[in-house]
Amino acid sequence: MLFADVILPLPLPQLFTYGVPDDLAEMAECGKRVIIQFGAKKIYTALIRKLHNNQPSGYKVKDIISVLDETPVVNEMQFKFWEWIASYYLCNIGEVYKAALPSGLKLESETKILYNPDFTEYESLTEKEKLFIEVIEKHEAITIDKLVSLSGIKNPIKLIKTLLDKKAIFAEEKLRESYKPRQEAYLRLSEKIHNEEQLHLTLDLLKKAPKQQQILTRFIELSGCFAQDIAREVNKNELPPDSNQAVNSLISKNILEVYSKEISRLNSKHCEVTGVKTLNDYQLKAFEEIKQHFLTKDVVLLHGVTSSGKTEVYIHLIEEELRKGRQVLYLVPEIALTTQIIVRLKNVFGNLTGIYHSRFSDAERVEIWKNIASPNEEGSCKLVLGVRSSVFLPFSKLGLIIVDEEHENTFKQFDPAPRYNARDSALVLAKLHGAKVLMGSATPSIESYYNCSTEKYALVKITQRYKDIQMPATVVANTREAYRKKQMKSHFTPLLLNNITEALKNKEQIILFQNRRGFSPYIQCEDCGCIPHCSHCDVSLTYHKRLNQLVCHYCGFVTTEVSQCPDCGSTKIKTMGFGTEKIEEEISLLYPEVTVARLDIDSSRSKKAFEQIITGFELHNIDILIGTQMISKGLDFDNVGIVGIMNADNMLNFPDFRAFERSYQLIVQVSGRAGRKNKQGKVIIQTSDDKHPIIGYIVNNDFQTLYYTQLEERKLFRYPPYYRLIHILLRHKTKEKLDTASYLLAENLRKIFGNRVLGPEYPVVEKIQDYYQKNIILKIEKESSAIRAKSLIQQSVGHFMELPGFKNIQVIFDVDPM
DNA sequence: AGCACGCCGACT
DNA sequence: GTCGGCGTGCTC
Repeated sequence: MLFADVILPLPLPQLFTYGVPDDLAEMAECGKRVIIQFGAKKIYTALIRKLHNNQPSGYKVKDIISVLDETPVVNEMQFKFWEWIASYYLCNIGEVYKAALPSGLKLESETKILYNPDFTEYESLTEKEKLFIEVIEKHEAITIDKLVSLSGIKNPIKLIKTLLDKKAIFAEEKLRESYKPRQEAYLRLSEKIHNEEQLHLTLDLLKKAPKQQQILTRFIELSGCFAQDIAREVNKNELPPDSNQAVNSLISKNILEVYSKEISRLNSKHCEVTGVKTLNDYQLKAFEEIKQHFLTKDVVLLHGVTSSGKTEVYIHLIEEELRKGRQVLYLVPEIALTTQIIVRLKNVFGNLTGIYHSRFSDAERVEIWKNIASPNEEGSCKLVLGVRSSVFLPFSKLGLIIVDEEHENTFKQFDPAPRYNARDSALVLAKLHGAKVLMGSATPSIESYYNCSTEKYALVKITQRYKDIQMPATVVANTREAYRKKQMKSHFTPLLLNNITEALKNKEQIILFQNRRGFSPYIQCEDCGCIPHCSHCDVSLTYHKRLNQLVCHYCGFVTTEVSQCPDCGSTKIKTMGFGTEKIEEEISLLYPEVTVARLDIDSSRSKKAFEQIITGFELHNIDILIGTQMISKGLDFDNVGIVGIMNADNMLNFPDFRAFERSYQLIVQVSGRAGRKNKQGKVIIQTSDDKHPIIGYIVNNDFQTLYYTQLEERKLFRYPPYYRLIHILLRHKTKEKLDTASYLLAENLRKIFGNRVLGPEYPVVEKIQDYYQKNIILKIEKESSAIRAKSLIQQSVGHFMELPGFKNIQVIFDVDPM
């Protein structure tokens, strides 16, 4: 008897053993998908991990229902990769499976409710049941979710049960529709027309139907049959759009035949292949250095300043790798901002390029998957440009992985497990394939930079900009001093305002960066001092003036009660602090003749609105652009004289252990937008503390020192080999409980991590308090604060673990291969 | 994850 | 006395 250990798409730690019936034994193979029943009725698509002959004892095995694949969809290398992800990111293999396979390949059963037409005792039902039955009767088969939304009944399970008992309804498990290849209609001549003579005869017969005659002639032209050229297939869509009726008549007259053919959804358009561009001196130097390093090291970090032409260096490396017949994965943080890269890659590599991201339909993703799984076929993708999830594609012989904008946190998945970082996972994936990794960034992450300093990675630098545009000059404007001297005009220092005025005079554009949306981050009652907070998240509500709403930026809670204090009823409400909306208003007042636009999530909810603002700025129709960090990514402008950082303090004081690093990265990125062809751009950083060391490092572009000091801070949290304990959330109020919890926490952690956890008698409480003061550990005292903390962590670390048996302790890890 | 089983508070 | 809350445990 043959048994199969399968992976289920569920968060369960172990594999499950199913029996393989004799008639499926030949089909069964590791890496193929199977349909199985799990529990009383659920049906899932599982994945065979292992086949063996060991009869399990202690329980009765169920049999596999069917095998779905002809050939395995997952290879051994991928399984190894999944297993690494599961162990490193503390999740179950089933969760990795769920994340890795496109949903088109994972059918899942759904319970559908059907009405029993033979049911007669309708009158014996209660009102609630009658209502329920009516909804069910209207639909042939309805899902429970839909039933809830249509009937408005909150707890349907009980009702369904009683109705099932009364035999008024049936329940049925149905597999949801899965991937179907796209079929298109093609035409061919009927067999009775096998030579030219008969064709002419047929055409003559059609004299009375000129339209049909015309269509048939067109078809003959297109297909090239009876001509010297090689005959080709004709898609029905190639004929004129109004020809449908004529075609149908031709079919019914047995002249034409229709047949369907599977069509790939991947773009089959032929694009202009222009080949690689020649590299300039420093690009070439970087290119040669990278190749040299790859001889001895597996990972190279390319630190190239903004617009230094890194992409062209990548393209040359990709070209070489493809020529060796190996696959290349090009990871980008977000696909939306990479249209130029896609165009560039398609120009060089044509249809070898595949694109993979979540906005593709399921069917398209399945096709990319299948395409990559069979790399030897003609027209298959050898190069994939994709977002983080593309590390899961079924590569078989990767030669190179490029991780562009390596520092970006979008490489990390936060919400559903596996909470993996695609950049770090890519290193492991490369190791499995014996491939090289090139990471690129203008502002490398501290981890990667550190790995270069310890020579784990090699470092290659490009310090000049493409086309020799000068790096911008950075100056600091002290807001506190300007306030004291009463020189401030609303939130602008004289230095910034003078520069804006000057730039406007020179017909230059201006970018103002304020990393906070809305009008003001909080409002306050002038009588009682009350600040409205979100009842769910314990954070102050942000005032949005245009909508006249108070919005919670953590959970999205909205209220329109803005003019009256919720505590004392006073109407004297002050707006405090400032966001992009307020800057926009103030600038419009200061420069009424100037066109101002704002770019943040609120102003660009739709893709169209976003593009409108961007093109408006590119075409110089907008003079001043105010934005949040949205303006820092993927945009290239050519006429920006001034970049103003409105409130650097706001970033530096963000309660995140990566705040300094983030501030540096954001400021460098936004600054990169400054500069015109023959003129140096200028960056003005407004801060209340111009002696802040980090500001100093940023102004002098001394990121080495910045990173070094940050590293010293972070070393505290390094637990070899991999796990760094960053946050401990303790929701206990009393000291005794906190102590007990800390002790138990330590004991529990030791069970998982062994002696990597600090010693048994270690003063957890003191340590926590120490870290807490440094804003690195969050201590949670109120349940409502937990949501806020979660949100903060998601932005910084994003790796949670609930300790079994300890509901009020949550441990958050940051896992990175430092 | 789903689902069943089981044990205590607020309603006919 | 029941309905319904969610805590616990199991699924090959």
